[in-house]
Amino acid sequence: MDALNIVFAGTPDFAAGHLQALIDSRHNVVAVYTQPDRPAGRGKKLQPSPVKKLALEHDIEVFQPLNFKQEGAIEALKALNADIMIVVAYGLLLPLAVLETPKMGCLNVHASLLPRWRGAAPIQRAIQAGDSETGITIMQMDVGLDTGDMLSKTLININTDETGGSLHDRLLEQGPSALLQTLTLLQAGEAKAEKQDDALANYAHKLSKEEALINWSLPAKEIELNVRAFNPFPCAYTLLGDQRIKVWQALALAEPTTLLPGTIARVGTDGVDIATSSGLLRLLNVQLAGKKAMAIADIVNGQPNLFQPQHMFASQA
RNA sequence: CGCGGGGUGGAGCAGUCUGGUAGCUCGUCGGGCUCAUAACCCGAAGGUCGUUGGUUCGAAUCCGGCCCCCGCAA
Repeated sequence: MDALNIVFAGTPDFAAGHLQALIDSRHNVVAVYTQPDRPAGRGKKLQPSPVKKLALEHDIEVFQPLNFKQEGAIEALKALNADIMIVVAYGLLLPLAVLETPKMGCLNVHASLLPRWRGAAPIQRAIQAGDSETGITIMQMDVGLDTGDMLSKTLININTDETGGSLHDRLLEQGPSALLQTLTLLQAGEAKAEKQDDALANYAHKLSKEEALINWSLPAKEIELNVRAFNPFPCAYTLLGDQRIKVWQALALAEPTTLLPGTIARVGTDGVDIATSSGLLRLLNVQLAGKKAMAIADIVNGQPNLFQPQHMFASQA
């Protein structure tokens, strides 16, 4: 079967994983689109996206338009004369003119079972909502936001200790092979398109740092889901006095409590239990400003005065 | 030059301001107690104090260079 000339569009690690698979495949990646370099990290120097880094390592031409309304952007894409464009977490909505440019249109790899969790953060929102399964959907893009006809779906279970990071990694094991299979089916003319049922759709809004501040007035189970969904980014955190404490791992306990939400109920080397509106949340692994993440036992051993029963975590700055 | 915290036995910390025999809570190893134990008691091993120059009679501690880790911000 012929090799396709592919234009790839994507930005973060999840996209880079798919780009790598395409580079390793029989197809040709003729160019890559990714978000412009942004100031990031300490020293706020301009940082290339993971996709750009990978593309440069393989001497693939990189385009970084702010958007496709920019003068010459469509013409530049046309000039690449691609068979197909593959989009994975690119971060830009593509206008019709772009979608129609490649001969076979644009394909998108999305990390959820559409139409559930359309949008920016499908992996984390699925965990946060307590879903028991999610997956990878590959669709033929149209002008809507993740509304295209579906060509392939891969299911994956969400484990009870799943984190945003672990689920991201597991989905990344599935996405690339599903993508390559779909390409093969398309070339063979055997791909079947299924319309999305808009009635079942919901949206996975972008993750913000504000929502990562733990609200102790929620039930313990919900807080645990947030902690897991937001690990490793933006990472749930709470406030103890003027200290900011990231919570990497926590477990909801069914044990009831009458303490005010946010109150430290118990301190031990096996965990620090915090009162919520319903049940206790056991902190297992946290990170203090300037420190690395560490098990609660390490903090209790090394800084026995940091956590004391009856002290309270704040839900607001 | 974005702001800031930190690198001390295997882990987490104190000691640095006010230089002068390296300490704490754990872990590990050995022994004891116990029907037994993750519990308790006794004992032991284990550290060129990130690195490199300098000041000093003497530096973990004061001064300079370098390396590394991390929080905020983006």
